[in-house]
Amino acid sequence: MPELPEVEVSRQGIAPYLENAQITKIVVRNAQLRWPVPMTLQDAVGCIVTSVRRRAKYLLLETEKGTIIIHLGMSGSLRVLDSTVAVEKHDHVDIVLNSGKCLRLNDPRRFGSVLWQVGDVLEHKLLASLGPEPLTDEFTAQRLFERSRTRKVPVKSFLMDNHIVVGVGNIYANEALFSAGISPKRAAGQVSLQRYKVLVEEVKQVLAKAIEQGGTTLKDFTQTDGKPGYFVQELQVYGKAGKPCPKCGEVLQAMKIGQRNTIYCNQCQR
DNA sequence: AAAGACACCTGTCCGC
DNA sequence: TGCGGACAGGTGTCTT
Repeated sequence: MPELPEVEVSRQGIAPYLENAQITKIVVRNAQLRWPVPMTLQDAVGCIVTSVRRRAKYLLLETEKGTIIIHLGMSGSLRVLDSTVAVEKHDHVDIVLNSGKCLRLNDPRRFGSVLWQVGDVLEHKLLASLGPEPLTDEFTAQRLFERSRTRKVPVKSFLMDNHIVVGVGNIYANEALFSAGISPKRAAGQVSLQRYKVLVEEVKQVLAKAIEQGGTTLKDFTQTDGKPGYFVQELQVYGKAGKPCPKCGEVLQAMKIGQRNTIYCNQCQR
């Protein structure tokens, strides 16, 4: 489900309830997520959440003792509820707060994770070698250009590589490449600096706009208040294979790149 | 080192 | 209606 905008929307939704609240209990109903939920997660009980940050698609609930790392995988979602609200199917983890509220993770496919890290959270194995955040000045065309010179992978796969830049998943990779007029099939090393400049701007724009709109709801993503994300209305190509290109009217094509569905206009994207 | 396949798991949708 | 198969927003790991 969630790409960076959906994770950021989740962060913004939960932060006001979590920051400065004390964790009074953690209930793990199913520890078998992408990685087993560690027993040490219970060390967070009694701690006060000092901040709720995001790195890539990881949510970081920081306390004075350590950090709870949450990833939503493909199908995870977070709600803030009164802790008395009845549990539903796939509600795997509750982080109960002294306010009577509770942060509840629901994840049907269980590709998500909940981990506990003591010390500098950015040194966690999963976070240590990530590329720059796309919405910062560290994400530049120059960087893409330099790191791509020897690369033969399709530029779409390159853009989705977390070592290059984080947070660009399948929906927004398709959208940004369409907006930039770059063929997703083109070898990353065959894209000019000038065109990477356009691509970087389009990535920033599509992600920023999606965050503003509350993310993209395809099936089941909801904001933490239960509302859908409205960016789905803005999608140009994702999920629109066979339909006319919004720019030129040609039929949009579909193919697999790196096992992922890829939609593009053969006319507008070169 | 780089590219591609595969794995994890459940729900949904489509064709027969 | 039921069943089999394909597919889905992610990403670490294994194989070439």
